[in-house]
Amino acid sequence: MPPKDFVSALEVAQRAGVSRSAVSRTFTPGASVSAETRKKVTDAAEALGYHVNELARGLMRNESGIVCLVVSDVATPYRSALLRELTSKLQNVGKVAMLINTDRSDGSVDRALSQAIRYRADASIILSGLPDASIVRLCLKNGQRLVLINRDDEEPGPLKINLDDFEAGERIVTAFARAGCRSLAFANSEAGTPSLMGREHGFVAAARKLGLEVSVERYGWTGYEAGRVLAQRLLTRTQRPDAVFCATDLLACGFMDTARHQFGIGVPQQLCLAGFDDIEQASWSSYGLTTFAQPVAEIASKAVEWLSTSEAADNILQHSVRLTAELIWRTSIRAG
Amino acid sequence: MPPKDFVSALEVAQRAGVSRSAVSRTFTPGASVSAETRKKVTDAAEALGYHVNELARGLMRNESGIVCLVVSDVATPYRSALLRELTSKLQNVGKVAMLINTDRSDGSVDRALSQAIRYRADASIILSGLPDASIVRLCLKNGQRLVLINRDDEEPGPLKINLDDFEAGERIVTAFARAGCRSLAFANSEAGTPSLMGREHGFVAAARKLGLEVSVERYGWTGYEAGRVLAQRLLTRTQRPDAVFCATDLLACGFMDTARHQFGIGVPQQLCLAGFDDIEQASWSSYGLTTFAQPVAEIASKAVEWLSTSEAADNILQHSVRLTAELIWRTSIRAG
DNA sequence: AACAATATTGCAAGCGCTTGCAAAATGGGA
DNA sequence: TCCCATTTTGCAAGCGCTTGCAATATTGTT
Repeated sequence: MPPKDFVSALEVAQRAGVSRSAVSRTFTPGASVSAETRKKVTDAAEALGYHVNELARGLMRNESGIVCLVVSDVATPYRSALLRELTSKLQNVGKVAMLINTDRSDGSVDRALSQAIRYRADASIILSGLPDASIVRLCLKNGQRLVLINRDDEEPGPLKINLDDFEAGERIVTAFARAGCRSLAFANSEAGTPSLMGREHGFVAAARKLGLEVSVERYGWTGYEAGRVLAQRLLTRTQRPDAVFCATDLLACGFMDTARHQFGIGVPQQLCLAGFDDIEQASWSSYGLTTFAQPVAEIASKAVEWLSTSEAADNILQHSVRLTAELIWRTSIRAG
Repeated sequence: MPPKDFVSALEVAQRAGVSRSAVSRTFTPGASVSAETRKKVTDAAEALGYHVNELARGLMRNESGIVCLVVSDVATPYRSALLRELTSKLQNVGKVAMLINTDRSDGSVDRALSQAIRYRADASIILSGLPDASIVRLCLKNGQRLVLINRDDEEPGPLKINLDDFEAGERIVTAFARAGCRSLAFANSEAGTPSLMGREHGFVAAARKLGLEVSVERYGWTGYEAGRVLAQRLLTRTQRPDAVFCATDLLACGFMDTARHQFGIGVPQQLCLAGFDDIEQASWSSYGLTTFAQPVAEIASKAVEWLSTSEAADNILQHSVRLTAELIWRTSIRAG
């Protein structure tokens, strides 16, 4: 491999005519160094092109500054938006993000976490999948913080950030009912994650309570293509629904496109549609999708805030936060 | 901070009744250890929950296994797709991605690279922005590989991966001409990056050569909103273009939506449109955008391939690769 | 059975850094 | 001017790992 030859603190010390400790202290916020020494050191460092070796520092301090982001489907609008917020906020508090892609086979979340341990990450944030309980314990035992976003695990220890999925499902039923819809459907993927199922359950429960007809259709992965297939299935039924709630915006886009372009169904005139996530495309004028906004910025804030809180305050802090998804009105549901 | 207490190789060694070196070698591929010792070690490691400390290993080996990805606008479809490919391919060769978000102020690319140096990254891949020449030299001097994607820098040393932007601009003119378009326009952002400008120049040059009318309009950042504004400007001209090439797909989507929904212009009947990137949305049936596909998978392959090649072969290898963007025909250009 | 060739092992040094401790320098009263 | 309280400084130990070297164990050959 490359012939790395980085300049070390020793070399800086020699050039500056001070001890290596002085160099170290100069680059340690809050350490005691006279202005004069500091100047000598920074000058020498500048001249030599010195950069603290965070590997060595992490080794000593037992704190690498690394936070692992465990994620699949990175290229998806919602995921990448969350990623943007997280990386940016992490950088603001002086941490750096290590991105682990779990698109591949099963058990990849566990592999990711073991990677996090090997790099002595200060924390891991899990956006996709669910780690095995044993590895969670291992992380926690090693003092590694864990946050689960929309994961809904029961294991105590990690910070769990969730949305009010069930309530969102309920709320949208009200909106559909107000628009005069009588026959509802929920278009879901087969992923079966708690957040998806929460939306479904809330939706179905509320519809039943109002005495509206309601059915559920599930297919594939949570993307545009699945939305097309689901539309295919739901819109060819003898009794076609007049309102469908799609588990995600991506699904909703596929659904809407198929309804309009393939079946010639007017949205929202003949069919009301709603989604979840509020991805950028939902606001594009081809869609104007009424949807629930995931508060990505707030999610990210909560996560990094928790990571940077001291161990002492840890017990006081609640380990579970529930945020509410705001309903964004656009034009895919008729006015009441 | 957390009371980390990871188990060390020493503890494993003691439990296994071998030397610490044996433990180290067990976890070093290709090292000499008998099957018997290896078993004792792995058992002990398993029982204790031992994980190699990559920080310490990186310190010794002078090779951290970290590759920095320097990127802005992570949440954009094209960028996140590239990210997906890169992270996944890096993991395949045993590297791990450190993601640095440069959305913020100026000079952030330089800050990112200095971060990369501090973590002794084996390499950095730059997807956005352009680093200062001095810091590039610093990276190279320290044996850190550098790859620039669509950056077009002149500095020797880094691997430069580029597309045939100019030729793409030319090719699309031919397509427009064949569709009977006579008055062309290029819708660009004000970013002015070489790849964007390449497309523009190729387009303008080819149009002139064919004696077609051609104009250029530039506005804002390379996103959906800019596309709307550009449409606003171009479509209210007294002599409205009948074909426009948008610098990116995101722009094109905004442009198309505005043309259709706000101006009631038929695409492709009254207006032919093309984009660049082939983001997922381009294939959605609301758009059916004819566009040039960035070979993201191939770009990622070339990048990580180069990173894992030996220093010796380095000189032989070319430091610049040019890939071609494939024209994907959909329905936003009339049939010839 | 004896020996050379090969494989495995442990020792110890060292990667670049931080930090407790004690010595040296500095400053402020009296 | 001298003494004590306060910074500032350097020393040296140690973080968890790898690896060259020499010693020991294993194997194959005749």
